[in-house]
Amino acid sequence: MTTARWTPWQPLALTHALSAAVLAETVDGGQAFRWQPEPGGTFLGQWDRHVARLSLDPDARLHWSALATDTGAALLRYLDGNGDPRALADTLPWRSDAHLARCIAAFPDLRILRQPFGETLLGFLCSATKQIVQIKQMMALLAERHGAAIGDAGSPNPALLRFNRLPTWAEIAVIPEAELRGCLLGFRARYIHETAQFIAQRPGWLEETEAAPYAEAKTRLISLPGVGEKVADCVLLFGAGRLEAFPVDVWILKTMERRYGLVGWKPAQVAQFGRAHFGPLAGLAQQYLFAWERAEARR
DNA sequence: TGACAGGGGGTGT
DNA sequence: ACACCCCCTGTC
Repeated sequence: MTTARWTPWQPLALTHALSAAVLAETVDGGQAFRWQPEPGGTFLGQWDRHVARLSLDPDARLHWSALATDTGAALLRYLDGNGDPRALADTLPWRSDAHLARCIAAFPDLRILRQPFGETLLGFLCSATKQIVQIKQMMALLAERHGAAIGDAGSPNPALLRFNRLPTWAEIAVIPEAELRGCLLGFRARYIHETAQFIAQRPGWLEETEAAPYAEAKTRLISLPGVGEKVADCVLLFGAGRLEAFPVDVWILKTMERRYGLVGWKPAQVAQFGRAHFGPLAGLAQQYLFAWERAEARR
C-alpha cells in the first residue's frame, strides 16, 4: 500500500523574508478564497490541481510542502507572478504620499497573487455583498460537491484523492441552478449559471479575455452577467497580473474618503483618482491601503 | 444556549 | 433608488 504523503518542507526562493501578518494578508486577505489558517501558523491552500502548505521558519523565510512534486514551480508562479514586490512598491508614489508610505512600511513584500484566471472569476462572482469567510464557504462547497478529485486511481499519491479542485466552467455549465443555490450562492447562483452558459458556448473566450489588453479584457468581462466594474478589476488584478486594475469597493471608498479627503465621491470618480494618483501599479497600491484598513479594523 | 435583528468587499433594472 | 438571497455576527 502506498502511503499518503506531503513533500518535505522546502524553502521557496522569494527575494525577501515575510512576516506572519504579510503572509496572512497575502493568501487570506481577500485576493484568494481557498486558503485556511491551521494551528501552528501554517496555511493550507488550493488552486488549480495543486494543494500546498505554507509556513514561516524562525528567520521568516517562507517554506512549502505539497502533495505533488511539481507544485513548487506552480507555487512560485502563483505567489511571485509579478516579481520582486519591494521593487514594485518602490515605483509607487510613496515619496509624495505619507499614508501610502506608512502602509508599505507596515506590510513590506505584500504580493499580488497570480491565480488561475477562471477560478478567480468564479471567486469574485461569489463576492457580491459577502465577506471573506462566506466566500470561502461557497468555494469549499463548490469544490466538495461539484469539483473533480485531484489525482486518480493511479496517482502516485493517494492523499491527493482527498482534495477536490474547483469545478471548471464547462462543469458548472451543466449544474442545475438549484444545486448551485445549495452551495450558499443565493442570488449569485443565477449569475454563475448564466456566465457558465456564456463561456461554454464560446470555446477559447476565457483564454482570449485573459490575454487581451487591459481595457478590452475588462470590457469583455463586464459583458458577463454578474460582472461589473469592481468584479472585473478584481479578476484582472488577482487572476491576470494586471496591476493597473484598481477595484473600487465600499472599503476603498471609505479609505479614500478618510485618508485622501474624497468625501462624497462616487466609485467611478474614485477609480479615476486612483489611476491618476497611484499610476500604472494602482492595484498594488490598493492592496496596501486595504491591508492597512483591515489591520486597523482588528484593533 | 438560543432566538433575533442587522448588515454585508455588488450588479442589474 | 431598490431588489436580489441568506449566512454571519453581535446581542439580548
